Amino acid sequence: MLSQRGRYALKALLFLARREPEQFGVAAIAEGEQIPRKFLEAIMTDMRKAGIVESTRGFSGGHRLARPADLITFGEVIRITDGPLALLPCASRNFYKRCEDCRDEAACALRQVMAKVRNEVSEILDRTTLADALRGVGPVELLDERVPEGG
Amino acid sequence: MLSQRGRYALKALLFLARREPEQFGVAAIAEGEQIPRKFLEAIMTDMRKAGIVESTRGFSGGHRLARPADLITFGEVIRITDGPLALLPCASRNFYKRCEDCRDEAACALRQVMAKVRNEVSEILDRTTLADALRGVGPVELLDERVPEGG
DNA sequence: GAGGATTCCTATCTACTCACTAGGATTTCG
DNA sequence: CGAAATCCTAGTGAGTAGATAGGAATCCTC
Repeated sequence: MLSQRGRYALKALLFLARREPEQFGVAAIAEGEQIPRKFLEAIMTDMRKAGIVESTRGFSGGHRLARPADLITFGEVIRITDGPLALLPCASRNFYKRCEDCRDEAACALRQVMAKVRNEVSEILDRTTLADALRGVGPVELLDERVPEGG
Repeated sequence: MLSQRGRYALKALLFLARREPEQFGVAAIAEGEQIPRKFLEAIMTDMRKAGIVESTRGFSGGHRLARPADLITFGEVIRITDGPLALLPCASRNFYKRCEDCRDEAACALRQVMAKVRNEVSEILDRTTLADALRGVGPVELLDERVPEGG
């Protein structure tokens, strides 16, 4: 699961993307997206350090996207807030780390499955931009009721 | 990322699947898969309660799969150890929960993307069984070196 | 029925992370 | 100068992860 931090980050960035290229203070975003103000402040600092947003201080300061919304992917943001997309370190590219207790990584059945998952997840999250999300993702089987199996 | 618990659980189950339908004590599995003994004991208790393994006590007791390895999926195991596969509660089927701060769930851009991810992940993990994993997953772009982008 | 090997149950511990808050320094504009 | 904003440093409380300990219950062999 994504952390609250990650979810808030994406919501805030979508807020900015929707109003591109305008600039907004943390208070405005926090109110618009129902995010605790001080927490969002910390999150926006991370986004700035990672080059996702640009900030100006002082009176009428605020944050805006550092790049057009179609050049910011979900994958990039999530890696900043939550780390690897992969389910195991040994199946990650950006955060690769071998498992201490693994005897033969190349033959590891677990790793092969997890690598497959990582590839699919990355295929979506690294290709979907903020702009895409605002346009709508296209036909997705959306889940409006609780159903047994699958989630 | 998967918890250590989840990773150990899958490793232990693959150990049993490889030697189906034999039965093994925690000590043997722990040694074979480099898992802390007492921790594995707790994990196997979860697996038993969930109906994944059957256990017999006493001298020459141990654990074995409660079903053939081709009827146990990765998804089922991971949900026991780590909860939802989905990245957001509102995009999960088995663990659905709405986001408190969400104003219009149906229109939520975030949820649509996350639902798509969940569908893909579930497509793999709920279809891949322990037996599949032992056979090898087929052609997967495996990641033997650290590469920028994608993980 | 004694003894050893095993699972099972309950309890506890330490370290860490998450989610959030507080308070104030700094910058900018009017 | 003063209001409004970001920025910085800290800290807090709750929860969880990853184990470990100790012993009760169970079962087989002899």
